Order: sequence, then structure tokens, then C-alpha cells
Amino acid sequence: MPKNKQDLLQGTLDLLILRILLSGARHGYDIAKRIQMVSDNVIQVGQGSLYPSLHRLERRGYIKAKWDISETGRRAKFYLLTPEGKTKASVEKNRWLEFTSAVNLILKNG
Amino acid sequence: MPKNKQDLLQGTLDLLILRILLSGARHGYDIAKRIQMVSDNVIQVGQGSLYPSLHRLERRGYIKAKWDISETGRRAKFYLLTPEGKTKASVEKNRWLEFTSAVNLILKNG
DNA sequence: CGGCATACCTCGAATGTCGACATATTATAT
DNA sequence: ATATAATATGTCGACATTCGAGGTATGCCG
Repeated sequence: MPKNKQDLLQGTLDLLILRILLSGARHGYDIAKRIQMVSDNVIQVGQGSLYPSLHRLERRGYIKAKWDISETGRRAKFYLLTPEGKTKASVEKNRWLEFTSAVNLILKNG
Repeated sequence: MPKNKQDLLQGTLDLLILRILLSGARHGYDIAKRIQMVSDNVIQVGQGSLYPSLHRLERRGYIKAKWDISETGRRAKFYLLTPEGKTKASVEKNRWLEFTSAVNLILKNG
């Protein structure tokens, strides 16, 4: 059970990043801000979670990085999904839905 | 991201146990079987996760144990919720719902 | 008697999250 | 001019949790 409000990613951060990248390439800082915005500030990804997750996904071949210039004119590492990453985004979404349905069953019929 | 099918409790095991115990006292082995049954075999709790979780919850004052005789006539440790445990079961359910709603927003509008 | 289900438990490996820290550039405010 | 905030990347060690594997013991059924 997570202790504080932030400690609730619970292994879903990689999934969140993959889903965010489905709509196009983004750099790390932007991904974190988008997660926060789309989730209505419920989910806040710290940098100590974000960058390890990105490197993990890259190491496993689900995303690829290339340096470019951000909207604000700075250098930034843009990540995009590989074909394997697109598949993974779909598979993990289904796993998430199956798992949360199962948990919800227990919440109701515990 | 969880590697294998079992590796998906992701910090929700304590919540599941608290919710199961809302319907009355149960012993560990029984809790695990009930989680598996109610979740339609999607969630399977290994003993290496189950017992540490129970001891954790007891140490934190959310459940209390007493030895008794199980349905099959054997000695077993029955756990029941403390008042704090009941509160916790409710609070953590709300946290879970808020969190999964946020994740689902990202899955849809990523 | 042997195997399976019941019922408890511990241990170490692996993984992931977190806050804190470090670095550099640019924009804005004083 | 100078400080400070936002942008942007990254590492590090502490901490918690999950997992499989292993251990113990009892009782039932064939």
C-alpha cells in the first residue's frame, strides 16, 4: 500500500508513457507534464521515476530517442514508439483493463 | 511494467485483503482462495506475497489475528478488521478509484 | 503408505518508486 | 545587472513490495 500521495504509480508508469506516445513523439519533460494535465493533476511523475522509465523502455526496444529542438527552442530528447512499442501499448492496456476489472470485482463482492 | 502474469498486484494486495475482510473474519489461506475465486482466476496471490502482507497489516494495526479452528477442522489464524482497518479499507478504495480513473483518462486521451 | 490439499511461515533476488541532488540553458522579474 | 523560476536532462541511495523457492506440519483419500 502506497504511503504518500505520489507513491501510486504502482507499475503503470511504463504503460502511461507508451499511451502518451501513441499520439506522437514527445520529450521527457513534456510527457511528465502531459500525464499530469490529462490526469487532472491526480498523477504527478517525478523526474526520479520518469527518466529511469524512459531508459527502461528504450533499453527494451519499445521506444527510440532522437535529439531535437523543443517548442521552447531548447535541445530535448524526443521519444517515439517502435513497432514493438505500439504492440506493447496495446497489450499492456488490455492487461491493465483485465487487472483493474478483477480488482473492482473484489471491491464490490469482497 | 510487470513481467509475468502473476506480477501484477502492484501495491493493491493490502487493499484487496482489507476489502475481503469487510465481509467477516477469514484465515490467510482462505483469503487467497477467495481473491482468486472472486476475481475469476485473474488474480492469484502466492504465499510469499500473502503472509508478508498480512503481517504488515497487523503490524500497522489494521487487522488483528486470533487462532481458531477452520472449516476443515484445522488450526488457523483468523484475521479481522480493526476500526482503523475499516477506515483504511474505505480510504484506500477511494484512492484506488481516483487513481484508476486518472489512468483511464490517459489511456483514452493519451 | 504415498500423494495431495490445507495451513502456516521465511528468505533472497529482482524490480520500481521516490526524494534529493547535480547540471545547463533561457526567460522573466527585480 | 542579478536573482529566480521554468525548461530539460540525468544519477543516486533508501525503501517497499512481489515473487518463487524452500521449509514445517496435519489430515484425508486411495
